[in-house]
Amino acid sequence: MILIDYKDRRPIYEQVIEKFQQMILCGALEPDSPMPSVRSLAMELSLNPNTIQRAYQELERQGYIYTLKGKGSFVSNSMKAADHKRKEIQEELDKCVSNAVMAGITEDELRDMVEISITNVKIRNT
Amino acid sequence: MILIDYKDRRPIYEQVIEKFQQMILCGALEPDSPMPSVRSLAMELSLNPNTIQRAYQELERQGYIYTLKGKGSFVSNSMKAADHKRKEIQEELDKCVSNAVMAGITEDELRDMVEISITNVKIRNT
Amino acid sequence: MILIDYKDRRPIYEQVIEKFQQMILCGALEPDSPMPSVRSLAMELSLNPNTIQRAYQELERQGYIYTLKGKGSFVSNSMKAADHKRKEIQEELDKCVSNAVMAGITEDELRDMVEISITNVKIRNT
Amino acid sequence: MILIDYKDRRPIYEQVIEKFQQMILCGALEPDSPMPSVRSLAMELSLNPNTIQRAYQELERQGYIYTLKGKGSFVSNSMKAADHKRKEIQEELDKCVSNAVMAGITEDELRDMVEISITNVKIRNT
DNA sequence: GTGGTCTAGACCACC
DNA sequence: GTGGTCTAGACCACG
Repeated sequence: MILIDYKDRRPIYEQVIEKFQQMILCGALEPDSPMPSVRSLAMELSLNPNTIQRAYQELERQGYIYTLKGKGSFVSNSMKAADHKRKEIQEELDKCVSNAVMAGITEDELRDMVEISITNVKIRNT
Repeated sequence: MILIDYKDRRPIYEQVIEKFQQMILCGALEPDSPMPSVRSLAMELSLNPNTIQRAYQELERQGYIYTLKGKGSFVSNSMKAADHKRKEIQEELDKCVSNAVMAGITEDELRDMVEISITNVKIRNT
Repeated sequence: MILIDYKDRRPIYEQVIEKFQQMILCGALEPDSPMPSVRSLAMELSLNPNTIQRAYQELERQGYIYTLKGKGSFVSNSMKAADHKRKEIQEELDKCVSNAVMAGITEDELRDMVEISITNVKIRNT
Repeated sequence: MILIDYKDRRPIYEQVIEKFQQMILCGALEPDSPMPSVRSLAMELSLNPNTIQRAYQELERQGYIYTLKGKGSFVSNSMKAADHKRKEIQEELDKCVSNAVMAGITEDELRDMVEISITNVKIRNT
């Protein structure tokens, strides 16, 4: 279900967050369906429960899930999640573009590079 | 000349690296012109010389500068620097695009977002 | 396990790098087995942790080890390590041969000298 | 006559030494012919006289040149020079071979690599 | 516990 | 003066 890449330089809890963001946004996890419990998921992934806990906290803060005390965490159906991701990606793009411009790359070159990226990703997903 | 953002989560030496990459790539620093000495820059930025040293070492490894023992460091004129940055930015873009696709954003939406970023950057630089 | 030669003109961290390269390449350290922690090795060799840290960083960059944040460093099993060393030695050899030729040593004399070296090393390892 | 490679990581005085060793060993400089004066050579190469002085001292210690007080330095004709270089190269080779063996490279592989080096050098000198 | 970063201050080789 | 290395000791994020 979730694969942790230990060689990834990012902290593990961020990877967990990202995986759930993707699953929620693409509809693999339906709104109001229960998230796996912190302890069971920790067991399944051989991770420290603290790590999962931290990921869930952040997911809640970002609006992807909501928590009912004593019942567990559930997938949120609000638009908040999609909005959050969109903003996040726009910010990433802004940084990229900003870096590119400061490196002397022209707008058109940049657009070409974006097309290359799109192609790269398509190929990788084949 | 260079401003350190202590709130930035990235290490200081990376910020120093990035600033010099930009200055070198955009032509603000001419090829073969001397870089500030490790000690003087450390003093100017109120940083430890080791931190500057580390940044310079990485800049040399990436081909942005070269070092003459006992004389100082100098801006490299090789194409290596531009190549390096271009690859770096392409990788960043790949990640962005990949994230966007996995978040269910379509290609055309993505292209729109890129245009927004380009506009944002233009405005910010006005 | 590792002996530092303080009379060696090379920096200590390079000596540490070389020792581990040898141990990894000759199979004394198995893939995915844990490297000693930065602190413990520093203690054992009476060195500053920073020095070990630097050596490990370089070993990771060269593909000999990989690092899991908060868990430690581990021996890499990739071919990258062997490739890296092979290239390094070929470069060394090129320099030797180049020097020899420029010193007026003929090809056949050189081959004899190589045989002498091989014998020397064999004897020393007896 | 002599070209200094400022991007070479070795100290400049070593480069000067090496160049003179080559010129003396290959006969470009005849025995008992005068070496350029420290000051004139320093001027010619835009180097600090200290650097040249240091190189000459070392060349004398190694038997490549001899110095007559008040007269200057002269190329030595003794076999000492050739012997010195031969020993130097043999030591370099020993190190190479030792490294190779410790990296798990077999004798025959090593011989192949030597042949590659010889070919490389031949090509480079074409 | 781990590795990663940083500071303060020292010594060295080189020019 | 320069860069390169090293020590001592601190703080941080991560698991």
